[in-house]
Amino acid sequence: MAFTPKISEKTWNPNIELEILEKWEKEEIYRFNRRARKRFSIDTPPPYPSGRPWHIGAAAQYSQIDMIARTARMKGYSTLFPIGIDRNGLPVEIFTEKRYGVSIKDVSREKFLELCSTSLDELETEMIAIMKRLGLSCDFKNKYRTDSPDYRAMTQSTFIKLWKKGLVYQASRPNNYCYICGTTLADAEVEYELRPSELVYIRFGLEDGGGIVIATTRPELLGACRAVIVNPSDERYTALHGRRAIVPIYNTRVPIIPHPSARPDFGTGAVMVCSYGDYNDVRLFRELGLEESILIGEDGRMNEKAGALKGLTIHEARREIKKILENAGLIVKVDEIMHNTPICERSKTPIEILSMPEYYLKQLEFAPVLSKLSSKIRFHPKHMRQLLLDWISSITIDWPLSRRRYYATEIPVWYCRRCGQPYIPNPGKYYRPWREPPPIKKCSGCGGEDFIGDERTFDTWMDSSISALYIISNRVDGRIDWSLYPISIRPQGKDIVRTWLYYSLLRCYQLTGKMPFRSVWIGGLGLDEHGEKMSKSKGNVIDPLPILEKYGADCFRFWTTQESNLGEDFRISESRIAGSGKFLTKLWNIARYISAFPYPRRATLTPTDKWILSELSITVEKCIQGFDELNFFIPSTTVRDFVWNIFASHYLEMSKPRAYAEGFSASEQRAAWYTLHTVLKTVLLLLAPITPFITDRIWLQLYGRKSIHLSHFPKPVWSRRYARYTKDITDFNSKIWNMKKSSGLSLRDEISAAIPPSLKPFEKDLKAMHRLVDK
RNA sequence: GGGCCGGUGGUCUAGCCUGGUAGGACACUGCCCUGACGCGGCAGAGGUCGAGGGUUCAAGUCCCUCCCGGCCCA
Repeated sequence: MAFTPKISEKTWNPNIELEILEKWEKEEIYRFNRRARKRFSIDTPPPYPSGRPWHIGAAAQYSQIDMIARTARMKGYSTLFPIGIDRNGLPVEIFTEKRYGVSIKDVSREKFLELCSTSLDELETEMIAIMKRLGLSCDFKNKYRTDSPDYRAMTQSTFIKLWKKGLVYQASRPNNYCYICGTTLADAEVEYELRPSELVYIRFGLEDGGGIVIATTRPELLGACRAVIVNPSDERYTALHGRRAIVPIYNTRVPIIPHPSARPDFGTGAVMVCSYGDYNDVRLFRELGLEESILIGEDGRMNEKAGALKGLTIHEARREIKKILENAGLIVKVDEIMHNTPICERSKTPIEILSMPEYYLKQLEFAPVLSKLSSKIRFHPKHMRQLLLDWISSITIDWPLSRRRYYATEIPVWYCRRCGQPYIPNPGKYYRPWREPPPIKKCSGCGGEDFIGDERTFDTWMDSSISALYIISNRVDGRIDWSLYPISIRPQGKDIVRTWLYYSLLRCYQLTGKMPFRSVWIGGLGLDEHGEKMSKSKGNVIDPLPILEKYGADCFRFWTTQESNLGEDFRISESRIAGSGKFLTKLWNIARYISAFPYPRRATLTPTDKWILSELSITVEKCIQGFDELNFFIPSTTVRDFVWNIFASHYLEMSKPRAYAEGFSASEQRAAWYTLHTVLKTVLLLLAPITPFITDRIWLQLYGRKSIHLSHFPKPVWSRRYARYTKDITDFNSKIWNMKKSSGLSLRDEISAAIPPSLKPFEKDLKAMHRLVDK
């Protein structure tokens, strides 16, 4: 009897993936059934198309998020797996200005928004193409955009609701300001970087004679100095407590106050307090009740209060004031130091602290309840919860919501021109106050009939923080399907725990009184092959598209699961991606071999069959545990090890003579066939969420008319009794292989060797496999 | 200064919770047409498990101190 494999190709060809993709799309196998009894929902991160190419680490992360969806389906859940694109925000404005060589200052707001939208469309198209090529099983047909009128209407509606609840207020208070971006920033948008700075020692006079030397990195703010502080325990200055110092150049008189935040070991131990050099200044102004004086304008230049420095940039002003002081002989010395500088996460410009009227959302009072409720959310992996808790406990100010930007959701507020009374419209529509008429005719306060719309926009996290509500709402009427709330899982990167995750919890809690997620899954960051963050400026970015074309999505997906444990950062290198693809070839060829044999419905198993099935049970159980934890590293490495190092190397070889019925009965042969197919079929099911293409291809050729992705996970139903033989079997096989090798025999040659008594049950297979002859 | 994560052969990583011969992958060396796979098979070389101390019959694993790297916060 000749056996020809049903699978003829010798290697897995990744181009077949394109065919398979079409088939999946046509058959709509991933459709979500709202009425299913078991439902699972995923708040997929809407990626931001900030430029080309899409980050390969993001592609890896979305592959894993897809595995979450596929895992849920294989556990029998109908799965809501939406996909959206986050399109609001500053980066596209910068991209557009560069790309079209325009500035928002010289084109109309309408025109500028249109150009931004066009840029986004292009970037989005490429991103979606990559997602599809990865085999993501999300609902592309219902793709959403955070800049669509219905999404923005929802953002505005939620704002209006919170306004009515009294959670929004307007206040003018010191805030992070980036004069390059021209906008106020939330704490979450500020980064810290160690930068070189000059610590300038300046001599101040004292009202009643004598002097004191203070050290500062911000000499240009001298004119805003309202106090000098010294540490109460610093004996050098005890005599000066309560006396007044004279600020040089500006000649203002300021008190010398003992305060614990002055560090005796920094500079001279005497610090000038000015509005505002850093957050400690803000705190001190509030605490000491000092009157602020802001010297820096919104354009990043010194204003008239800065006197001689007026009109200069901060940089120029710093140089200029040093010169002036120098000439006056007031500089004692200048130290070069490294200073941890707060910078804008987008423009990398040092943050200035200015006072401007902004809208705030109350968040400080929610910190305790958010911390408490966060402990009920299941985190994958567990330790990531701490990241969130740390952030919640470190928040010091309410959330400034308003931004002076353009491509974002408008703040839906109009003001009476006469008395300034604010008016908000009814929720439900998308409003653009900068170009639309107000929602009222007459001011109820002063009777004025002239109104002006707010020109500002929201922080973009206002939009993305309600994705959990948007994905379960009806696009037409905005009605939310509360039976799907909370969402089963929020998957995301660990870099946006303090933003997307935190803001989502805050906002959804404020709106619903409940946490929006049952669980949170945090993936690690994709770094370059040396372990450094990928960035365009470093030039170490890898374009995912050529990789996918060359190796295929399954190879890429399998690699992501092999590379690191859940939550760990992973390094990306093409050679390692290529290397992990070898497993697919191995799997393909195992399937090719097995495909030559029929799959009998039942069989009388031999000990060898029972042994591999014992190992299979163990493998299944380990994998299912890994899938339960949504840690794909576990099933991936477990299956790989089992398939390659046990099933292929040992069982396949042990059962070969039997599968070909050389010296074996028909029943024994059938048992081998049955076992080979059972193992392969089970392995395919375990790999299906990870490598959906190759598994579906083999499945359809051998086992089913319907896609493997409509099947469920296998159960470890086989007795594990025989697993205790594994070590003896593999050791024995290695021993014989070694003996043949060292005596120059081919593996096909006969050899005389005794089978250890412990392996008696496997004697017949082992003898045939190694061609053992009795001594 | 604080938090989290990590430090295991040249490279990447498992094992650490629940102590008991350090496992795998890539790269390297040698051999092999072996009934699916040379993108293969078999064999092999290569490790003071960051450092020091402690607990223990026994520590990569538990405890303490320190050092280094990454990320986040102040």
